[in-house]
Amino acid sequence: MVVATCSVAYSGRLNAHLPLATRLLMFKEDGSVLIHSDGGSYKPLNWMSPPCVTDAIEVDDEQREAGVIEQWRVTHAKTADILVISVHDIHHDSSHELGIDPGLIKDGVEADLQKLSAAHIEVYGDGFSLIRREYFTAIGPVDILARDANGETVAIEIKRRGDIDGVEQLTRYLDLLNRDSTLAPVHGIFAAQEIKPQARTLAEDRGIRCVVLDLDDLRGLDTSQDKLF
Amino acid sequence: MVVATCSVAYSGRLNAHLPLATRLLMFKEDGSVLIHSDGGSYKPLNWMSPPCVTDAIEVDDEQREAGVIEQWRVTHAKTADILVISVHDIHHDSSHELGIDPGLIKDGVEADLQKLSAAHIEVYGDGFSLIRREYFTAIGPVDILARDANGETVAIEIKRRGDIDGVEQLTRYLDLLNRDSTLAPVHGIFAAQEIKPQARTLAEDRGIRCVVLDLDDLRGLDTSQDKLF
DNA sequence: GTGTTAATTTCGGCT
DNA sequence: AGCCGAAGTTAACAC
Repeated sequence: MVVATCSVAYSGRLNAHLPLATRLLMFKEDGSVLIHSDGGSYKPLNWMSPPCVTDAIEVDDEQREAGVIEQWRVTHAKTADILVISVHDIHHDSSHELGIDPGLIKDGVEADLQKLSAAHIEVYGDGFSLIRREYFTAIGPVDILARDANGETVAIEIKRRGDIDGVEQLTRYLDLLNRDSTLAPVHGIFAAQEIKPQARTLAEDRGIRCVVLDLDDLRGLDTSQDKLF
Repeated sequence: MVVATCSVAYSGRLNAHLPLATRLLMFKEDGSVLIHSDGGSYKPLNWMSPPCVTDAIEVDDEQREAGVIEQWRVTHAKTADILVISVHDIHHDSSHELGIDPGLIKDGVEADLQKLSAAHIEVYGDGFSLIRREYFTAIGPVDILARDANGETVAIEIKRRGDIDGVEQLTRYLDLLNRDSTLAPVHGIFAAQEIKPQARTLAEDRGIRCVVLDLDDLRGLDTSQDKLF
């Protein structure tokens, strides 16, 4: 963990350069390096992903006159990526043993939306029944396949954020499924926590119904059901 | 900048939890917080984006018995996102003034691919000539519009990574352009540094030719041309 | 400000 | 190991 005034050059999938300024350099146990400024977001200004190694390289006279006191080269072990840090001043330098991390536990992503709404298939309409989740086709799995009140098939595509991409994906599934005479006619439902206006317009143009899912509501249904049993 | 043994809970767009372990906490000038482990990539295990504020909250008896000596709550200023850090032990605590950062200068992204390949339009085929870059349509700009050896129009979509999305995008452009009788028939070329097999299949199914671009080759053409003049 | 697209995307799951 | 899709994506840029 080093705080230093430095400039940085990167060459790899692209070339990039950071002018002289004071920054925080993080050297992780796995060899990776992160160069952070005091703002922006969680993304570093520049970095090197593991596996990689850092070594000190000779500072030539010209650079020494320019104020460079040390120069570190970080090279990626597999690709040709190179990161060179030219250090002008070191303000802080400390090292800490962190140990392995147990990792992050998540809850509430697309998979949860799919499970919850499959368990409460009636949110898509009265009389709906589940055929199956992850119905596999030649071009990928349909999130949910259901039967509506009239006994007709409905393909449901679930997204956290409903974008045009999702509508295109569902359209491809519908094209394919409607060629299967045992399923046709297959209707489409585009479900998401949030649906972009443009995606909604495209979907409705294609006769696809849009449903906005509310995670809390779905969980609420779970709770009320729990109380019944 | 704090190194501490802590556990973290996040509630916002999803819920997430980090079990007790030693980690590096970065508190940036803009209020944002990053929680890093000693591995992984540049992405923190957990974080809070600006604008947000950190304040200390009361540690109740139960938590104190569990070993919590301090508890920090980071709340987002606009959304309802909350991050709670329960600190069990502080190993390091220091603060550094970094000042503003001049920012990163990049070179070699999609825009460069577009410029370079427009300058060497012959990479798309013998007898090709450039009509224009960024040809604007009602649904967005076509990366390159060119004329082939037969004098027919060609729309070229350029990506760094050629994915299905890009093929869909080019398809929409072609649909539109082919309705223009002064341009039709318009052919399509999907160009990228790397083309995914699925994208290639879809493109070729739709009569779109795929071209793999090599940035070094394109630069090489530049160099050899420089030598000629 | 809103929407669209790129990203040195990263990350996880599955084949 | 490679391919595909999601992400608390984030970030830049156009309208």
